[in-house]
Amino acid sequence: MPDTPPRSPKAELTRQSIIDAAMRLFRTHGYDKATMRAIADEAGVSIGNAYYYFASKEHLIQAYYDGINGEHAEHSARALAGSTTFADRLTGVLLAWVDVAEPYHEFAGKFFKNAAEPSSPLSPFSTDSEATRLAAIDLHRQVVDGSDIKLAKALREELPELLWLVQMGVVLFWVHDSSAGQQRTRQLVTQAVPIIDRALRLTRLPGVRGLVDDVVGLVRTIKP
Amino acid sequence: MPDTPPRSPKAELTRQSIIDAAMRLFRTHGYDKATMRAIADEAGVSIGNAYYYFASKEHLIQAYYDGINGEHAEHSARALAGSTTFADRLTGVLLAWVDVAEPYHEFAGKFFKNAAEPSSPLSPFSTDSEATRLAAIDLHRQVVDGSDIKLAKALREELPELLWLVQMGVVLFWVHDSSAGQQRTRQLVTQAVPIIDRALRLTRLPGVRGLVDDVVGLVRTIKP
DNA sequence: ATCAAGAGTTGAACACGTTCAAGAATGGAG
DNA sequence: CTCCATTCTTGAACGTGTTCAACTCTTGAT
Repeated sequence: MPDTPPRSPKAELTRQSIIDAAMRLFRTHGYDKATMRAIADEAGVSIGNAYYYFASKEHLIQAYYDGINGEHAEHSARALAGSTTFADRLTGVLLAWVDVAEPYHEFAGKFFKNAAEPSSPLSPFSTDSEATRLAAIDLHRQVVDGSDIKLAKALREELPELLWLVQMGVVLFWVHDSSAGQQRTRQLVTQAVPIIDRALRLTRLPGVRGLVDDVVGLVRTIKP
Repeated sequence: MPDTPPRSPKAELTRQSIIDAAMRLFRTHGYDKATMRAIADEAGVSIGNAYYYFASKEHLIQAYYDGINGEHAEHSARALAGSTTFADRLTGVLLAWVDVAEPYHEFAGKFFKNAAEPSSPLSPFSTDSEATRLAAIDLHRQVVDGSDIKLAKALREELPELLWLVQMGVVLFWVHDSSAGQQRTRQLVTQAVPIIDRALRLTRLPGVRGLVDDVVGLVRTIKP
């Protein structure tokens, strides 16, 4: 019964040791060498046992992904505690992601390859990653709620999800970014956020308000 | 030597028969049942022979997809001849893509899985697909140039590339769209285009002009 | 203490995409 | 025609993710 939470503490330990083994192998030998056999071996369990805990290799990678997300939330908390300015908060959260994800950039492409397939559980839009997605959106809700920005109610409600889409865009850019330390992605964030900030403040302008309503309407129509 | 053009006419025939066999199996039995063995069998050749003509299964699929851009350009020409209204032209081109791509939707995910990997030559951002990308951007340049829309020079110059990004977004949505006939994607296009149209016309507003300059600046900074 | 019921574990086996050394067909030069 | 370099063809073999019937261990009620 894969992907069921383990019943006993010992099983939970085994589960974690498989994730740890996978992380170790990914970092030391790269994605291609980290086969299910190698991972199981490194964790000291059988292949079949690895599949007892994870329905597929992608599900195992997702558990690994979740770790990054948790780390991101932690790093973000610091940035969110430091300022009530919307732009600062958003920049902090986005750059925190780049920081946290940096060690994994090398094989991020392989992850991304799998994540791009709609049927893949790794897809950020899949139901399998709903929990992760909702957590990430909630992080952006904190960005908005803890800031001093003034917005129309409807826009404020949809903004966290839109910011999550922005983050997905940053990730897309990041995956393709081969500059040292992903410097260009950091530049993108620091340049784009002030623009987003200004654009959001413009939404209160008389001529723009109707447009914003339409955008919100579109988002609501199109959402799953 | 895979993916080299065949030398003899007979070989070219074999190559085409493999593509035909693959498409027959994809359509009748679905992507998963269309194994390389089954395809080779259907085409009356050996597995190794199939790999003589196509470096991988994905490359075989790519051969099927390769015609899409040309077909899209043809279908778009009709839409572009029909109107000088910017919104109509953009809608026409985007819907033409959905129309042309519809037969391929079923296994589009598998294709985009490859295209998503940054190192893959199939990636829309790779230098290998630069010609294809530039052609697609040029199509959007026609959308802009042939329309009656009035825009600042800098924005007008960057707009085709931005519209291409919009199209990539539509494609991303389309890949994940499981509605009948990709109806939701069509709805997205018809709803989003008027919003884009309005937003572009707002760029001439005094308070918005500086923001647009910054966006153009960002795009130019971040472009490869 | 017993013992079913279920949790946890095993590795051989399967089908897949892909590779490769070897052979067969082809066609132009002599 | 003969030769040989090149194109084309073959299928066994490899490593992969995944499955599954059979097994051992753990738990808790009796």
